[in-house]
Amino acid sequence: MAVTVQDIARKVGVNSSTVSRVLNGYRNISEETRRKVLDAARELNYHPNSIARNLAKGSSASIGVVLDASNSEEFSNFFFSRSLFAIERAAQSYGYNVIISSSYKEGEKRSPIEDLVMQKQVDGLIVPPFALDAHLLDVLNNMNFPYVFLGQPARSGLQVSWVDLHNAQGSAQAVAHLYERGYQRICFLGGNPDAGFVKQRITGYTDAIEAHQKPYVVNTKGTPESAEKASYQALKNMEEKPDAFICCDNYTAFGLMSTLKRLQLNVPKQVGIVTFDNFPLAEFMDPPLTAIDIDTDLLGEQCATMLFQRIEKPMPSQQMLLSTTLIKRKSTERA
Amino acid sequence: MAVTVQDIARKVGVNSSTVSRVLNGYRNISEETRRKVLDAARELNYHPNSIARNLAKGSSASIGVVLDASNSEEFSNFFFSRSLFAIERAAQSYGYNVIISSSYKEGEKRSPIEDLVMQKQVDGLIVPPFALDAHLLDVLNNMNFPYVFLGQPARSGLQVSWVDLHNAQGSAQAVAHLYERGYQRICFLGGNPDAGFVKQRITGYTDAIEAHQKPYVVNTKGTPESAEKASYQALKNMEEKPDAFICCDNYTAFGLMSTLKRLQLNVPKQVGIVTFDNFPLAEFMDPPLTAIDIDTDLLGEQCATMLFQRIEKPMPSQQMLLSTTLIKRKSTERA
DNA sequence: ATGAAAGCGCTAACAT
DNA sequence: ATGTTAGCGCTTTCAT
Repeated sequence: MAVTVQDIARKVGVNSSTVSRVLNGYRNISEETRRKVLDAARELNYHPNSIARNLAKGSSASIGVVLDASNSEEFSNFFFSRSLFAIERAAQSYGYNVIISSSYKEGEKRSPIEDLVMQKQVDGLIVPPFALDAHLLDVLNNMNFPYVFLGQPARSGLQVSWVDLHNAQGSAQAVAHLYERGYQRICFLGGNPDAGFVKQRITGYTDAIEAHQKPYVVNTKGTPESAEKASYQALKNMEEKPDAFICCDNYTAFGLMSTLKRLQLNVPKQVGIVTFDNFPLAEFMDPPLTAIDIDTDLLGEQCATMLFQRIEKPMPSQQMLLSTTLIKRKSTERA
Repeated sequence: MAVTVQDIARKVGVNSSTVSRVLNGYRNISEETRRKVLDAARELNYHPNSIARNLAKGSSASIGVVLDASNSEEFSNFFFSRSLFAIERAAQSYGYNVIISSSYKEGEKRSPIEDLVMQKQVDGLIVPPFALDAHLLDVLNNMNFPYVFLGQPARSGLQVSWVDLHNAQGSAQAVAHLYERGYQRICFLGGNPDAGFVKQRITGYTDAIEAHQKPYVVNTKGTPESAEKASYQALKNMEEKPDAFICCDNYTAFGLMSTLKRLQLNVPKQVGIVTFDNFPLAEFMDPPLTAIDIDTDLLGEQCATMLFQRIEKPMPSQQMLLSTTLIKRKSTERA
C-alpha cells in the first residue's frame, strides 16, 4: 500500500540503503543519485514509516508528559495545560513527539507511565513531582532514564532535575513594590494550603518582609468566600490593621475586593493590592490589580529543553527557577 | 540490553512464536507451557517493545490530538484542555496512546499533522475543525483516514464526524427557565464574535425566544468592560428595558454585574441572570449565578469513543450533540 | 560512492 | 499445540 524505500530504490535503480543514505542526508553520495532519489521520493509522495525507523534506530523520538490528574483542581490544570502546549512546541522543534499519559493506575495493572518507559515508547519523561511514587522513581534512576520534574519536588533532598517558577522571588517583588509605594503594613492572604506553590509564596513573603515588619500571614481555603471572611477579620484587627495585601491568587483577591467594598475602603488609596497570577481576573477587577505574572509558556519550554539535553547525553542533575514579572496596575498606585 | 521474546523462548526451551502466542493470549496453548512462559516473563521482568510490536502489526496504537493553538485565547484553551484530559483517559482504557501536536506549520515544512498521519504515527485524529485546511481534509478523506472533529465545523455541509456541545439547547433552557421564573424581557449579551460557539448560542436564543418576544441581542467583545458598557446601554433603553440577561460567558456576566451594581438594580428581584459556563466565576459572584454548564469531560470522552469506533471499522459519518445542564442559583430566584 | 546482507523485536502464515 | 520461516520498513555494518 504505502510507498517504501524499496519502491524508490527500484524506480531509481539503486539499493535501498543508498536511498536511506540520501534521505538521511549523508555526505558521501554523488550529486546525481542524490537528485534522482529525491525526485523519485517526491514523485511517489514518499513518507518514511516512523515506526520502522524507530525500531531500526532503537529510539522512539517521543517524550512522555504525565498529566496532572490527581490534582484535578480546575485552576492549576489551567496553568499546567499552558505549559503542556509550550512543551509540545519545543518538542516539535527538536523533532520529538509528545505522548500524554495520566498517572492513574487502575487495579492491579502496571502504571501507565511505567509501561510507557519500559515498552520503549518514550525516550524521556516530564512529570509533576507528586506523580512519581518511590517505586517508579527507583526504576527510572536505576535504568538512568532521563526525566525532568515540572515543579520543584517537596522533598528537597532529592538529586533530581526540575524546573519551577520562582514563587519566593515573586513575593519579594511584591513586598518591595508595596514598600516603594509607601505601604507600611503588608499582609499575606494565603490560598489553598495543599498546593506546594502556596507554601513557597508564603515563605518568600515571610523572608522578604522580615526586614520591615513582623510577618502577617492570614490563611484562607483559596475560595473567594473564605478570603472574604479572613480579610475582614484582618481589617478588624485594629492593632495590626494592614494597609496592603499580597494575595496568593486571583480568587483570594476577588474575595478581598468584596470585603474592601463592604468596608468602603478605597483601593489603592487606603489599601494596596498585589495578587499572584494574572488570570483569570486580575486585569478585570475595579481597579485592575497589580499582579505577579508567571510565564507558563517559558516553564514548559525550559522543561522540555532540559529534558532533551539529558536525553542527548547523560549529565548531572540540574535545577532551574524562572523569574516572575510584576505587572504594575492601578491597585498599588498610591498617590 | 532489554529482555526480548527470544530470551524467554531460550529460557523456557520453546520457540519465540510460542512465547508471542502466550503473551497475546491465544487459546490453543498447553497450560504447562503457558505457565512456564508467563513465569519466565515475570522472572526476567519482560516488557514488550511496543515499537517492534507496532511495526509487525502495522498499527501505531496511538491517536493524535491536534492542539487548539491558533485560538490561543486563554479561556477556550481551558475548556479544550479539560477535554484533552478526558480523551487521554478514554484512550488509555482502549489501549491507545495520545500524541498531541500543534497544527502550526513553519515555513516550507509539511504540516506536523500531515506528517503524523503519513508517517504512520497515529491511527486516528481528533481535530478542532478550523485546524484542518482544505488540502489536509482532502488527504484524509482520500485515504479514508479516521478522524473526528472536536466541535461542529462552520461549514455545515461537510459529511464528517463531529461531537459538540448543544449550545443552542443551552440557550433554550435558559430562556425557558427565565420565563418560568416570571421574567418577561430577556436580553442576550453576546461574547467574542469570532468564536463559533457564540453564534450557536445566539441562534439558540433567537429561536427559543421567538414564541415570547422579539429577540434582543446585544453584542460585546467578550471582555467585562465591553459587556459593562453594552449592558448599560441596554438598560438605559427605556422602550425595551430588559428584566433578564443571558450572558454568553462568565466574563460578560462579570461586566454585567458591574453595571447592575452601578444602577443599583437588585439581582434577582429586578434583573435575572443566566450565564453560559460554570467557570471561572459563576458560583463566586454575588449572588451566585445560575449557569448553563457544559460537560467538557464528556465531550472528550465521546469524541474519543467515536474515533475508536471509526478506527475499528469504517462507517458512515456521525454527529453528536451533548446536552447542557442548567445549574439553578440565586441569580434567577425571583420571589 | 554504492551494494549486499544482517538485524531491530515482534507477529503471522504455513507447516507438522 | 508448537516449530519454522518470512516478513513489517528502515538503518547500518561490512564489503567492494
